Amino acid sequence: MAHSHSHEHDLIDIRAKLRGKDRRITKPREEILELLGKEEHPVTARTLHEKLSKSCDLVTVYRSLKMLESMHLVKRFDFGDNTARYELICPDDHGHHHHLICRECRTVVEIEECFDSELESKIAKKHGFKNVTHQLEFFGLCSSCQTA
Amino acid sequence: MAHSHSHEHDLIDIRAKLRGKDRRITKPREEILELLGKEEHPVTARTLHEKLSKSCDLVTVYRSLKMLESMHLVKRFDFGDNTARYELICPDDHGHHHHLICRECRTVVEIEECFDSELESKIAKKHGFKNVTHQLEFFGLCSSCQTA
DNA sequence: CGCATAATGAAAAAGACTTGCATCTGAGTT
DNA sequence: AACTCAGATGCAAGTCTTTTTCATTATGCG
Repeated sequence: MAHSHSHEHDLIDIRAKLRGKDRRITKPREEILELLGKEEHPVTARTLHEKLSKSCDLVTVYRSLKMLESMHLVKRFDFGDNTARYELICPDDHGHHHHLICRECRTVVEIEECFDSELESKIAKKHGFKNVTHQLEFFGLCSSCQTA
Repeated sequence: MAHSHSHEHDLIDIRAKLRGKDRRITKPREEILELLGKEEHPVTARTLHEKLSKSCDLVTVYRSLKMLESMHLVKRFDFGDNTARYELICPDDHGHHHHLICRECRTVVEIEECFDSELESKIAKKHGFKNVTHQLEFFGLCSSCQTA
C-alpha cells in the first residue's frame, strides 16, 4: 500500500518538509522512513527497532515516530493492545484508511472502505467541534482462526 | 447515559450473570459496578480506584474490569493515550456507541450516530472474517479550545 | 571551517498493567 | 451455624511501553 509508487519522490518531499521546520535529516530518520515505506501494515516502535537491526537506539525510534507524527508524515494506530503502531502516510489516501484485525492471530488487512464523510461533519457541527477526524478499526475472526 | 433507568434491575441482572459463571459478588466488585453505573464516560482503572477512595487495591480494579469485560458487562475503549477506559454496557444501545474527544482538553461527548451496519458485513464477507465488530472514535477541537 | 542548536545514546524514571503467592471470603453443603 | 474450597484479594515484585534527563555528537547554516 504505502510502497506502491514513486517512493523516491515521497522521500524528497519528506526531506523538504523536515527542512522547512528546522528538522534535520539524520541517518536514523532516513532508515526509519525507508523501512516504514516498505511496511505493509502499521508497525510498533519495537518491531521497527528490531528490523533496523538496532542501528540506532529504541529511544530514537520513539522520538522519531513522535516527531514524524507531529509533522503528519506518519499516522498512529491503536489496535487495542496498549501498543502504538505507525504507518507512513501515503498521498494516495491522504493517510486515511482502516484495518481489519483478527482477534485471535492478529492478522491485519487494510480496508479502503469508509463511511460517508457527511456523518463526520454532521457530528462536528452538532457539538461545535472543528477539525474532526476519526479512528476506525474492525476486529473479527479471520478464516483460519474460525476453524481452529 | 448508563444511569438513565432501572439501575437496580441492571444490577440484579449482573448478579445473575456472575453467579451463572461461578463468579462471586464481592464488595470491591459491587462498588466498582455501582461507580461505573454513575459514570457519564469511560473511565480508567486509576480514576475508578481514586473514586473508590481506595477501598480496594488498584490491582483488584484491573482484575475486576478484565473479568467484567470478558463477561461482556463492560466495554473497553481506547482514546489513543495508552490507557484503557471502561464503560458499563447499557442495554439501551447494546453497549454500542462512540465518542467525540477533544484533542486539546480531552473533553468527551457521547455519540449515538454510527454508520450503516451493512458496511461492516460487507467488509466481513469480503475478507472471510466472522464476528466482526468495530471501534470508532472521533477526535477534534471542542468549542472552548478553538478560541484558546 | 565554525557555530548554534537539533538529535542521539545510555541510563533511569514513569506509567499501565500483570503475576506469584499467601491469605481471606463468598456461597453452596452438611 | 459451622464446614469447605474454589474463587477473590492484597501486597510485592515484575513486565512492557513510553518518556525524561543529561552529557555528547552531528547537521546544516553562514
